[in-house]
Amino acid sequence: MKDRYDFAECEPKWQKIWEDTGLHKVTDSDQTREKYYCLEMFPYPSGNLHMGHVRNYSIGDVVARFKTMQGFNVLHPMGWDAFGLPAENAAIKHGIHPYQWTESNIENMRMQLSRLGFSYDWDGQVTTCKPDYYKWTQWLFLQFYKAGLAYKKHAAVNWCPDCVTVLANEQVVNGACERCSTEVVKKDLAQWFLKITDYAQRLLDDIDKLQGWPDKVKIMQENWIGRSDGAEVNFRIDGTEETITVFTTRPDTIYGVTFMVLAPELPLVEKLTRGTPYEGAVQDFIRKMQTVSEIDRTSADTEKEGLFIGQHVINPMNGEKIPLFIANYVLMDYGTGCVMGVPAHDQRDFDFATKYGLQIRVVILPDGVPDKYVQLTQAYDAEGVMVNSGPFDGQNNEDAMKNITKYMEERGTGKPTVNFRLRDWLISRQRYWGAPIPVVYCDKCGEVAVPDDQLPVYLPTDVEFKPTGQSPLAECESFVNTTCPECGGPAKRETDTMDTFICSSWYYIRYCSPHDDRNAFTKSKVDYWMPVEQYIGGVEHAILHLLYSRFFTKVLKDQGLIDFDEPFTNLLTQGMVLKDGAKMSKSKGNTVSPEETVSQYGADTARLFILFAAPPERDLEWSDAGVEGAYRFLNRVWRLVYAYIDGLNESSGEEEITAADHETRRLTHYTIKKVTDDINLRFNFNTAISAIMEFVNGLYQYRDKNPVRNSAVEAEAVNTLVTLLAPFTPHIAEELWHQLGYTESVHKRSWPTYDPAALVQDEVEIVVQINGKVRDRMMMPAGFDKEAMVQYALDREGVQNLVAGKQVVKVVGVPNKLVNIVIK
RNA sequence: GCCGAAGUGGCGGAACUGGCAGACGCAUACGAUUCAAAAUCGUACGGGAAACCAUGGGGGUUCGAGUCCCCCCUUCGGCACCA
Repeated sequence: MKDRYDFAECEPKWQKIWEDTGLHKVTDSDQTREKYYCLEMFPYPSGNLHMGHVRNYSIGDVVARFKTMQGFNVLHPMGWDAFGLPAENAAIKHGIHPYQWTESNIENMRMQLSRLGFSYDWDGQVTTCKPDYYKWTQWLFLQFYKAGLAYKKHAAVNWCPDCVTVLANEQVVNGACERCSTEVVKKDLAQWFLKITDYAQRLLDDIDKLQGWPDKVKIMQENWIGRSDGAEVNFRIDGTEETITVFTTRPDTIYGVTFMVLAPELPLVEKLTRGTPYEGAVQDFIRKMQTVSEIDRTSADTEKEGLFIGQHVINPMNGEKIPLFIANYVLMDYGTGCVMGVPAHDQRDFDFATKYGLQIRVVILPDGVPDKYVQLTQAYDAEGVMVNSGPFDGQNNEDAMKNITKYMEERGTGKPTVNFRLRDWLISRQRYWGAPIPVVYCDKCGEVAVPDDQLPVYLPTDVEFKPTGQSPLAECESFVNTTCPECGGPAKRETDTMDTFICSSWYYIRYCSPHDDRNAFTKSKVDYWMPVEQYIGGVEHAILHLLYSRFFTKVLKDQGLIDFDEPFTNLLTQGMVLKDGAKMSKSKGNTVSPEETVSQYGADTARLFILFAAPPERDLEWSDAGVEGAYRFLNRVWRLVYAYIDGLNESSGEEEITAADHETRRLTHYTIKKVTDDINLRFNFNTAISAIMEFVNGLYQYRDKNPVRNSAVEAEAVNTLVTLLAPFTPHIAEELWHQLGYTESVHKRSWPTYDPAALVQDEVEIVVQINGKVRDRMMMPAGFDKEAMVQYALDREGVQNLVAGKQVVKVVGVPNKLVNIVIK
């Protein structure tokens, strides 16, 4: 025997054999077979795999291999999220075309993935930057367009000066670009949006359907969508017939309104002040606001600042004249951009009113506190009884909220409204390396969708890469100038490309029929494979990718293209891989290269360590010593199996079943149960692996202490061990399986089932406690009668001594577990 | 500020329904093997001389609490002037 597992020889050997024999080929010819779609988030082809990928894909591979062995028809695909900025930046910096850069990165990463032995069917690989994919991305865009869910509008949008492009709301983190952390500025541009807000309510409601998602992610989505219930109220502008509508969640406080505030950027502000003495000051204020960064502007700590603009509005409830302000703390894009100021019951309004000496009028009092004694030092935002509120005085404010809204609705001055924090999804990007938006502009016909038979709108290859803030496409004459599909006249193409999150919002559907060149997907295949049973990826996509994908799915359902409305039944968000307590990153210099680890210890060792070191949802601390440990364990398995093979004809006796044989069989079946449950029920790969380790330790003891062993028991144990290891460490398991004399792949085996009868123990240890402290132990037949067990414990000599002279107050017996004697 | 998760040996972690806290692994020490080393195998390994004390801290429920309840602290993640 070889005394060491030669991974350098075995791993490539088996990878080749699996590839040649098509072990991981997906077939969907027999759709009566129960399917299991196991999906991991596809990577951006940066050029190198990092440990986060290894973790993500190792987890997925265990699930895929396990489900396959359990008899499911498993779809386990892989592909590339291949559009995006780094490729274009490389083009600018090194003069290499994004396509080439991306292609060679894909090639390298695919090789790295292959070396890890993941069970992908590479024939189904999907690459989003290829025309056979982005053609359908464009086609899907047009489905949105035709349904009125894609539109172009002029808006103040988030602009990242470093990436020289606009960003979606979801891509702005604390006022900075999600990619490069550069501070985001506002820019006025005409941009394409998808109407995700039309789906806000359904995206919110259907969170309830996501039983298999972590609560954390569901809560994050819920907060992001941010539904709030309230009312719209119309205030007439004094001296005109025009009204200003505000959104409020507290219509019960309307009698407490003493001022009104508009967001400075509202066009209405300019209109109201034009030609008035206030115009200059207002313009100055607006300009000043524009110089303040988004972060400072929206921070809760920023001091409130505002300006009276010379106009008043009329409170529709009591006809009062209310001064109109603009202020930094009112946001342009939430609600209507207007806020009714109720300083007594809103802290922000309170701060503002205090600073500018505005009236503070209490309209809600905590029960039993008379009006005249109230001296507010801060806003009162809790419940109470209405005062100073005309006909609503004396009502509980909760009731008044409904009654006032109803009253306004009857008089046409307001109505109940729901408002969402979610904004429409800005999908235009002023960059080259993305899917072109398939729209042309014709002088005669206006905005025209590119017809299906003219798709794809190819990305031209002969473009100049300069970070100008305009898409390189805009300077590519041959691309821009085209003919109008409607009238045949000269027309110009849209030069913005799509946000790459569009590409990744439907790739999981493309995987079901990756070669379909007539449709975005083959309906029958999607019907079979979707939805995804298990999705695995990092929690950083909790909002962006996962929300967008849910949105896409719902739109496709509404268009009658698919029959399900949630794409991912179960979601596992894996933790980060840390080194020295921090996330691995080049800038911190604490990275560990998967390539080096694989060269040094092999793929099986790398996978085993990463699965063993922590449960999947938690962060994982990298440890080189831990990797050594995993390597040692695999060699320990290797030697154990070889010792068995070498001794096959020597010391195995057939005749008797000894206690040790019996115990070994019990351990074998216990391990099957434990590993199966840990994978299936809880994804606790770490405890599954430790159970296998205990199994190995037990088998070593069995050998060491029993020169004569039952051959059937030993054979079952060894075969089981190798089979249980197969999903975790596929190469060594395959090698050992063949060394054991089998010719078919271990990965084609059925997952073992345990014999419940084998788990039954004849004798169990009973702990005897006195006042909850362990004082004695005794062996008893399993299932022994409770009363008899308690009596037996009380009769024990050691127990008698401890109890002597004390009063036994109570005795608790738990069959097969313990006896607790309470004494005084 | 609001929402969420987590705090267990020197370290990573285990304890599934309230029932022997620290499984499994790492590190460390000692021993065996060896001319020697590596590798391997074995033993020990929370603190304390002991009674006992120990799961972030303090209360509580219970015969019994890492696990359930209340209060507090710390760390990490998300949101953050959202009207």
